[in-house]
Amino acid sequence: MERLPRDFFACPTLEVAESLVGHTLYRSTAEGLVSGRLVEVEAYCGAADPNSHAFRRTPRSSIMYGPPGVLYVYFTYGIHHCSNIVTESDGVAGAVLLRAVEPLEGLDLMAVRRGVSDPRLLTKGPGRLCQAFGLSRTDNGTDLTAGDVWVGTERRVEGAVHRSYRIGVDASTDQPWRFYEAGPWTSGRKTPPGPAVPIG
DNA sequence: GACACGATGGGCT
DNA sequence: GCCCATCGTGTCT
Repeated sequence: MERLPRDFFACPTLEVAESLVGHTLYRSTAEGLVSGRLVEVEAYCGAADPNSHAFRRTPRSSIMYGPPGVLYVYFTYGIHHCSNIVTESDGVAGAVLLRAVEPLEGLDLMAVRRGVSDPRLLTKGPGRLCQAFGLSRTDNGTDLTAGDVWVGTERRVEGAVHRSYRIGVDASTDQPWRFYEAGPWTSGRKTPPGPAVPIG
């Protein structure tokens, strides 16, 4: 399971988001290894994207301006964590939110962390994904090229369920785009309107 | 220091 | 579809 190199993430956020779908996310801890195929991601295009945390630079969002290929994990709604991968070159803000994976390895460990046994409920949604992978703010800043979280080079995107969407383009900023892959393992929440376009 | 609210998920109707 | 839990973060005073 070779890792994606930093160069992969040092690209425009929209490109990274689209090409990330189908790759496998890994997390190895003393508890064991878990992995899952990325089936739903969302692009947040930094300073130009009003939906992005980096639309305004704050202490929390400054990590999005830093080196690509590191984890940006934040806490929301007083309950949940969301994980992102920083994109663009160092100094340019951008990140891809990991919204859902198809669980592949370590389902037992995920089930323990999640407190549910139904595999369909293990990793659908950014909060569930973080819980299943044991990700919290302590993992903020983890380097995907050296840490215990990484993305594999192998990719699997075949199948009729692979789709992408373009929504909410603001003419004044020409942002944002958001990429999803539909299918049985996606979160089913906040599905954007608009045409489905094959990607991959 | 105070306050409003969110890139959510779960439970209930 | 509605409501709620729960608290860090950003913004305003």
